[in-house]
Parts: sequence; structure tokens; C-alpha cells
Amino acid sequence: MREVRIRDTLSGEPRAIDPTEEAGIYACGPTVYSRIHIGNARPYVVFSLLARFLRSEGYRTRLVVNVTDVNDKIYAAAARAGEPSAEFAAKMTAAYFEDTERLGLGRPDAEPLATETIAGIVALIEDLIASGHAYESGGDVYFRVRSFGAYGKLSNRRPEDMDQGEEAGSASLKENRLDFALWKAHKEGEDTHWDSPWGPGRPAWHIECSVMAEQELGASFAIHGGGSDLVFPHHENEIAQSEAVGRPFARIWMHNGMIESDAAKMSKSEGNIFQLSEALDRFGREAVVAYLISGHYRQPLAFGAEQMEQAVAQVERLRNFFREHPVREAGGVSAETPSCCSDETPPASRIESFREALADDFNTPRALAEVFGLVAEANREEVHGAPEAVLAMLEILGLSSLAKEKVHEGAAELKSQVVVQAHGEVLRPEDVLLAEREEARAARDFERADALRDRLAEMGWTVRDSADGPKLVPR
RNA sequence: GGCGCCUUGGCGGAGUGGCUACGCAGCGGCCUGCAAAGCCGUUUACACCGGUUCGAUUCCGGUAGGCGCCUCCA
Repeated sequence: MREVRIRDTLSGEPRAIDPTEEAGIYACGPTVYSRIHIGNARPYVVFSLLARFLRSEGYRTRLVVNVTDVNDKIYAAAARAGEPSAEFAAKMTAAYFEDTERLGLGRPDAEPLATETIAGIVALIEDLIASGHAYESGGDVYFRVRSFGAYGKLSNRRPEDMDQGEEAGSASLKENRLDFALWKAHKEGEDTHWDSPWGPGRPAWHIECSVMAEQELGASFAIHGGGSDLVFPHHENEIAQSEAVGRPFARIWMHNGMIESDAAKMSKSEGNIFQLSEALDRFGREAVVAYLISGHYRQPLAFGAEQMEQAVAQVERLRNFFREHPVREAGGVSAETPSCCSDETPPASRIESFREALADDFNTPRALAEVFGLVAEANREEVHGAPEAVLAMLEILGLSSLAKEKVHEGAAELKSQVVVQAHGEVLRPEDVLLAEREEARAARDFERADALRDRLAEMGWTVRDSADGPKLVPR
């Protein structure tokens, strides 16, 4: 187990994850008012892989990613769709599960819903009111920002410095314009609501995370994460809600940068979004994952057709490597070092550098460079244990499927369509064509051989001639 | 206006006080019947101006430009 350091937003410094305690990670998930885009997928991938890495290092790890399924935007979107909001939210939650499932990184250990946390939310608000940090006003409940001296510590801003512009609405129920809502009274047209000590209503935005994090991970936990756009006000307010009543909160704050499209943050309001499901359809899960880890998690990452094509090519290079260098030993996440090799061998030192890069503020591009470094080395000349080592590294990055030949989409169909019997053997049509091409090549009838290769290409196969004979590779 | 981040070769993107990141693309070559894959080579990368230093892309100061948050947002 090595020391894993993460840059903490609050202190601005790298902080080691305490190996003696459970590494509880709470990452803010989506508000489900539409299907998620690539930008929303970044934290999902980053925190899933971080959890995977920590486990492989021997940390006791628990990853929690919430779903916020009650919110103003959900009411609005449901109304537009002409559906009850609860039904709409459930549908969008299912779509979110489905989309992220396709990333092939498994599920978080817990995925709590805001709507199933109402009791805890009400209890926390009651505590806040009892301790003077919150107040009821016209059925709403607000957090009294001035009662919490540390307010602003995460986003490094002082309440008095904050924009003094006037509120949009005239009749505010707040004591102070900086105060934020914990509970909102039921309004006309909001069809999902709960009873509370302050009348019917529903939780405001930030409170659910304070409660879900504590319910799932306890009062103090290792890492609280999310997109950098959540630093203020979301995470700042979470700190206020939890710490005002003396509940210690996250020890490390970890924020990922934004995906940028056309040099601007990808966001639903900008309209420059690219849906995750579409990216998965078009480029495949490996390319999407490879793309998302191609930059350091804290930096913004450019998105575009060219970037995705690069990721596709990158992933194809890894597939080609495994085609030429099949894995012999069973590898796995826990494979520290392939048993075959001493510490000084290239595979072992690559794995070491790879893990060191991830331990150093989860530097995935540096880790990826180690993978490609070993691939290039082993492509040059046979390196004992290289395929196993590459696989072990890719396992941690969620890309181990690259070691297996991708299932050719047309193959199953073709197979069922035509089965050719030859010498009692069952041959696939493409195998027959390939054999015919070999005959043509032997007869130096290259025109015919090339025609057969074209035919195979139409069927979705690339032919690769090698010293061991021709190979069929799915395109 | 406040707070923070960034500016690296055609593109994406790491990193370092003096040593090839890595990937993609281009060009030339090897291999090949031709391809594909792979390999080798290749286009003197660090926004600009000062300073510190034996030496700065890498530290300090400034200039210009870009981005994020300050309102919903991963």
C-alpha cells in the first residue's frame, strides 16, 4: 500500500488519504432532469477509477454517488414533458443508470436518492433550527449564513465580498440575501412534496448531500468530490450545513475540471452538449473512458470530434498490442507484479511508475504514458511479462476489455446465416474467403486476392498478413 | 469588480531548474506482392517582457490573452 495524495481544494495542498481508516468517497452525482452528457460522465469515471485504484492498493474503500431527483428543474422538465415529476425523475434516473452502466466500470457501492432521504433531511434541518443556524420563514427554511463564521472557506471568498447586487424577486423571505434555502414550501404546480414541521414542501438543493454523505459514510469521511462548478455554492453550503451543527465533514475536497466544447464549458445551458449515450454509440466505451482520463482530472479537457478520434486510435493501438501479444497469465487488479518478473524488469518498473503516477494526485495521463511506454517497448522486441503487465495496468483504468477481441457486430448474424461445411468442419464464411485468398496469393493471382480482401472488408474484417499467416481482425 | 485556474511542437495533453513524456496526425524509410499492424527517423514546443541563477519552459514580478465560479450546472 503506497501513500496516495490528492490535492485538496480547501487547503490547496496535497493531502494523503489515511490508510488506517475507510477511504469513504462521496461524489456528487447528477440532478436528473435530462440525460447526462460527457461532462457529467467525467466525475463518474474519475471517482470510479480512483476507488478502483485505492482498492488495488489495499485501501478499504467505499464509493457513494448520489442522485438528486427532486429539484426545480425536474418540476419544469416534467411539466414540459407532460408527466408527473416523480415519474419523470424515475425515468431519468433509470436512463442515468443505463448510460453509466455502459461505461463498464461497475456501480458505486451506494447510490442514494434525495427522495429517499427526506427523513434525514428534515432531522438535520431541525437540528440547524434548534442551534440557531436556520430559521423558518413563510414555510421555507433558510440557513443563516452569518451564523457560521467559516462560511466561504472552501471557495475562498468572504461573505462581505460577495456580489451585492439586488435580489431578482422583490419580497424575499430571507433575513439576509446570502442565506440559502434548506427547505422550500410547496408551490402551485409542484406535484411532488412531503409533509414537514414547516408544512408541505421539499428539500432545497444542497441539504440532501450533507445528509446522504453522512448516512452512507459517517460524520467524517476521506474525500468529497464533484465538478469544480460545485465548489460554490453547493459544497460551500454543504460544509456550512454539516459543520454548523458540529458534524465534521469531508477531510479532502477533490474537484474535477470541466469538459470544454468550443472553448467553453460544456453545459446544458450553453447548449454545447454531447450526450454520453451518443458518445458510447459512436466511439465505444473504451474510447470514451480513454478520452476522459487523457487529461489530468483537475484540468479542463477539450472535447471535439478530433479528440474522440484520437481516443479511438489510441484504444485501437492497445487492442493491436494484445492481438500480437496475447496474455498468458491471469492478470487482475491485485496483480502487483507478474510473478514471472523480478523488480528490475521493464514490466515491473512500469507498473511501479504507473501506480506512483496515480498515487500522485491521480495523474492518469502520466499513468497512461507508462502503459504506452511498455507497449512500445514490447512491440519492439518481446518483453517477458509485458502483456500481463499492460493488462494489469489497464485493469485499474477500466480498460482491460481491450485485451479481448471485440465482438464483431456482424459476426453472429453472418454465422447464423451461412454455415459452410468443409471436411466436416464448421467454417465461418469469412474463414472460407480467407482461405480462398490464400490460395489466390499462393498462385500469385493478386487481383483475385485483393478482391477477396475487399469482400472481407465489406463484411467488416481487416486482413493482416504476418509470418504466422493471415489474421482476421474486426474493423 | 471579487476569488481561482490556465497559456507547452499541426492537434490533445503530462512534466521538469540542466536529461526522449505519452497519444493522434503529417512526412521519409524498413517490413510487405500490395495493404494492414509494427518498427526507425523526422518537423530545433514551452505566450510576451524583465528578474533570480553557472543555467529557466520549470522559480519571482509584470504584460497580453483565455477559462471557471460569484445565478442553475459534473
